[in-house]
Amino acid sequence: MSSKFQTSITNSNSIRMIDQQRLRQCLPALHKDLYADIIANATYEQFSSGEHIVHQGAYLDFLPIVLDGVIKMYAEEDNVQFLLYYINPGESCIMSFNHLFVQEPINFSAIAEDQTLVLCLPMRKVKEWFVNYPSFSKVIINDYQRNFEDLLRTTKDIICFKMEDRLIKYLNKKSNLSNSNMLHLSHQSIASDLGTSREVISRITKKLESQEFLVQHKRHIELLVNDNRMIA
Amino acid sequence: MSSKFQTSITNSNSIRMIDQQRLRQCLPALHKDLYADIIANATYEQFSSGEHIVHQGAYLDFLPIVLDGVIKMYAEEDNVQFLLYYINPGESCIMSFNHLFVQEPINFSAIAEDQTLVLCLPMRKVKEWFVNYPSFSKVIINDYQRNFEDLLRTTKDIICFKMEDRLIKYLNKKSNLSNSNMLHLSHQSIASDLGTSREVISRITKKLESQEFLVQHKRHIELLVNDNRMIA
DNA sequence: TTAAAACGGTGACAAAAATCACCGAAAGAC
DNA sequence: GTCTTTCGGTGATTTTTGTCACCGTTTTAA
Repeated sequence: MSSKFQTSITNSNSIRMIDQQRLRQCLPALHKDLYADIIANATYEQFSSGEHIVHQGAYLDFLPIVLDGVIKMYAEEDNVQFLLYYINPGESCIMSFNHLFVQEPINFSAIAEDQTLVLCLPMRKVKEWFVNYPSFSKVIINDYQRNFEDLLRTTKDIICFKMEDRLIKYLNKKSNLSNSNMLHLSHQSIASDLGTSREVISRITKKLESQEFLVQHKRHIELLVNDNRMIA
Repeated sequence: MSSKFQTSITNSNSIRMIDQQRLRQCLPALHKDLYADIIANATYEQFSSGEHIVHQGAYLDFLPIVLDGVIKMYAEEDNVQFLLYYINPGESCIMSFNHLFVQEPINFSAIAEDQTLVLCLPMRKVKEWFVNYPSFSKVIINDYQRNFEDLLRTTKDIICFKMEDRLIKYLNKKSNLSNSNMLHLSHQSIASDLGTSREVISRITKKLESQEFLVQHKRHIELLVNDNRMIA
């Protein structure tokens, strides 16, 4: 992952102040001294929709925090890849934090779901802040908890529900994420997120269409019912 | 969960010293002042093999750390329950730590796999130590990381491998845990750990027996090959 | 010792999912 | 425009898993 720009460090003061405002919005609970320190040490990365952020097997030396947009975390195994969970603004990618103390290749991948702005905190500093600022370590722990519960939720879904129910849930979640019931998704990408094959998705969407749960248009899916059969 | 005994607090000094030794063995990386503080504030709980420790939906106000034995963590959903991962000596149950800042019912259950001794740290103190002792927060973070990766591993296995492979892996892991290739497991308990039904396990074990991967005796299973087809 | 519960074996069948093999339509590249 | 790629539809088949039904054995509890 290359540093694309570091405007916040080299730019005019006004830009910096805007950044600090945004930072405070995204991470409101930090100690007041910490914001300036973060801005002085962090870099920014902008990713366009669909762009890869990190790949399984890579080594990380920074902690990413989403400022704007959404990051999709997914795992790969045996040529099958599947969605784990999303990272929203104000949340850090905790699986990277994992590697603060132990330098190991990561066992997941990340992709920008939308246009996404990421704050990258250098590990050296993260270590320092984690020890010196309880407000910072609380944020980290919070993110750990959230990620953990998301992953647990995903695991439960996979083991307990059949593909049809998982698809419904998936579509509803996508709809909530984008705040729209018009979803620009290909059957292939859905299949990949759910760890199955395109044919399976095509068949189920057809069935759901006949049940008037959704309508399939040219290159997108329109949800008709947003909470029906939505489990949790 | 009721307090069964608190010997370390009320007992003679010698017992206390033994406990401190054991504590140092299990958690070697803590700040030296912390051991006495922990012993002064913790309670102990002894669980016999198979005994329930906590149940999904309960509220916790302590952080359990395994001193001896093994705790099995599992999830329940729709009458299906399945194994998430194990907690070994020196490790804390991080999903409980989750509830330090947010008081919510837990969404998992725990059971003593063997005779198990658990150190229970009161949440009030955990909060304090977490802020004041970086060595303590490092342990917490480490446990988070380990649990997270275990869960991720479990998730990947469920989505990528069919039951036969998961069973082989499960048996191998059990064998490693108990340091024996004689496994005292009923088909029912295996089925429950893997989130499937007994018949499925019976069928697969029969198949594996014909492949000379294992031999089934009266109430236990003997593994013949310990690393064959063992994935990761 | 007797009754009840747990255990495991197995056939038959149903449901769910994966896989293969096509096909035409639409979108994007050039 | 034309060519190529992606997309989606669909039948046929197999594999995998889940479910039901029933039975005899072993273990446990009363």
